[in-house]
Amino acid sequence: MSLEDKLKDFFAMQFEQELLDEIVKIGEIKFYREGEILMDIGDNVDFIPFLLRGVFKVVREDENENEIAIYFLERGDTCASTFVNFLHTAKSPVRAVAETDCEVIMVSTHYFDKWMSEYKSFRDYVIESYNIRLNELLEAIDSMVFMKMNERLLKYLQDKVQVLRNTTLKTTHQQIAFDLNTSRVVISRLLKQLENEGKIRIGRNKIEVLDI
DNA sequence: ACATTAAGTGATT
DNA sequence: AATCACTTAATGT
Repeated sequence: MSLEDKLKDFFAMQFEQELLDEIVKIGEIKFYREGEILMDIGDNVDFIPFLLRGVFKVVREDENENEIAIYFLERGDTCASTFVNFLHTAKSPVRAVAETDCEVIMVSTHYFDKWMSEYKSFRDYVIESYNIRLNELLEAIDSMVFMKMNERLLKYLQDKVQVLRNTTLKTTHQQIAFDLNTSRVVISRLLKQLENEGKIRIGRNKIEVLDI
């Protein structure tokens, strides 16, 4: 599939033909393997990533390396905080790590201004993107503040199943514990509980989610 | 066979 | 829900 087709297929927003042409001409395709970092906390951001294929996990971390997964990015998404960074020339407040192998098209922030004023579809896309991220952020706050760990865990598993489009997750209890910023022991016990409730099935390095 | 890593468990706070 | 201390199970070399 050509790059242009991918852009058309995966991005909900209908970009104008001229904008598509520019993205195709200027953009640089990059591939990330599972586990690789697209952008780390503190990095200067001078590009806008458009996600063509794969899933990124966006993670926040404090100075003691306590981390918490905030949300996942799917194809058609972009890292909205990139826009903030661009406008204020700041450093990335989050880390984006490839959850699967990914294909991304990078565009220098240099073109951002121009596209914002020239293309309505781009403006809409940016605003829409901001909106979605904001909502996901609120959801993340809600789940952290109001939900108990067992509910958070189930939500985490279901979210992951949804973005990965695969009901069998390949992960470890420890990794989940990192993402939810809790301990492995707690996750192991809660997973066992979910299994007893018939909502999941546990295997080594693998969890099958039955209750979607 | 041995070391390493993942997961399970009881007790305590 | 977190932590500790320990066991058991699976996997790699």
